[in-house]
Amino acid sequence: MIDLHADILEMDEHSAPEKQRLRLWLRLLKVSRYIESELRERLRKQFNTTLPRFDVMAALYRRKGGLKMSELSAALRVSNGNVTGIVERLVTEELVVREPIPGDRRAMRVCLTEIGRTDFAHMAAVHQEWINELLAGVSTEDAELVCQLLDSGMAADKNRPTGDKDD
Amino acid sequence: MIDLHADILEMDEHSAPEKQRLRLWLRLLKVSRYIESELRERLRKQFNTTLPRFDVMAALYRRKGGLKMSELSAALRVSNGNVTGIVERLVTEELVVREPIPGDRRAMRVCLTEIGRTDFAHMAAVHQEWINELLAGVSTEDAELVCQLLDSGMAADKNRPTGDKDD
DNA sequence: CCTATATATTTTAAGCTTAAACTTTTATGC
DNA sequence: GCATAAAAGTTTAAGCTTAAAATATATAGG
Repeated sequence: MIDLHADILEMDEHSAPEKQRLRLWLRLLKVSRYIESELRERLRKQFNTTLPRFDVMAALYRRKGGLKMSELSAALRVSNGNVTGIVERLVTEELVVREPIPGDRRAMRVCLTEIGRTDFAHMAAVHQEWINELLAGVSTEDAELVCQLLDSGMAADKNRPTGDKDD
Repeated sequence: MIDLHADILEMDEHSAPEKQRLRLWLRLLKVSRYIESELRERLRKQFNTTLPRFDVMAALYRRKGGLKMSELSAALRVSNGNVTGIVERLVTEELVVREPIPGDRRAMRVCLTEIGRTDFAHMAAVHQEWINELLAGVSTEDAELVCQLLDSGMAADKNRPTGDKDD
């Protein structure tokens, strides 16, 4: 008869593991939503672009050979149809090109244009400064520590056997 | 769209503070996106609902008196127009009611219906189990520690003086 | 009272996102 | 060769999200 109704009540420092993990989740959600919304707003105002476009360009940036549509959606872990739309808009902005692949008439290869590469390199540098600013309250040591704790904590989940070292 | 820029910038264990914070950000993003997508999928399959609807119901659940539309959008930190649409759908599902406020003909008060309260209580319990499962790799102590580190690190940013624990 | 401003909410336009259905092309089994 | 399955992409329908514009009401100042 101790703490039945515990979940309706306030969670304190000594609550059960489920409560503590729920707290952690709410905290993670809050921080990431805050940073994400800052990034979206800054990308929009300063570069007239969006986070999804930025993400697609980032994925293409380090594979100079380009990526197939399906490789792109796998790399970003979003649906195929999603990438179709984003790439379409990037094509009209001439930041990206989509060309057929010789051996396979189903597939398309997507690459950054020269303008796309230049634009992205610039944005990526500024982006890193933004993150540094937004997380300035976290010391380098703490950042390292949190990375490790989350890393080990999530390692068991849905491991994607992509083998990509850049995950 | 997780970890894209990871190796644009060759980060190693001993990199500069900006790199370490970028690493932290990419890690936070990855974890929260993973959990969020799990939650979305489970909410859809098991309760035929969505995360935004769940969030709205959660906000209403602990204020039995209900909330004005603007209070709701402030609590969830989303735009006004956003809440309009979600509440509309919840109304058609009869999980929520929207009634005029006596003194002010501009404002509306939103409340959970009886069905809404019952449904949400059930979902919330399952939701907590899901979080506990998804974060099972993180010990209670580590969860506590990460909460603290992120809390102090973000305290300076856009502080909302709401004092709400469930922000 | 009248005008200006602020507040509460909805509407609109554009884009993101997914699951599911669909089209086309390639690979496989007999 | 032919049927069938698998793979690559696109399309579609539904919903989420935001910023900006629009609507309606409330509040203040003169």
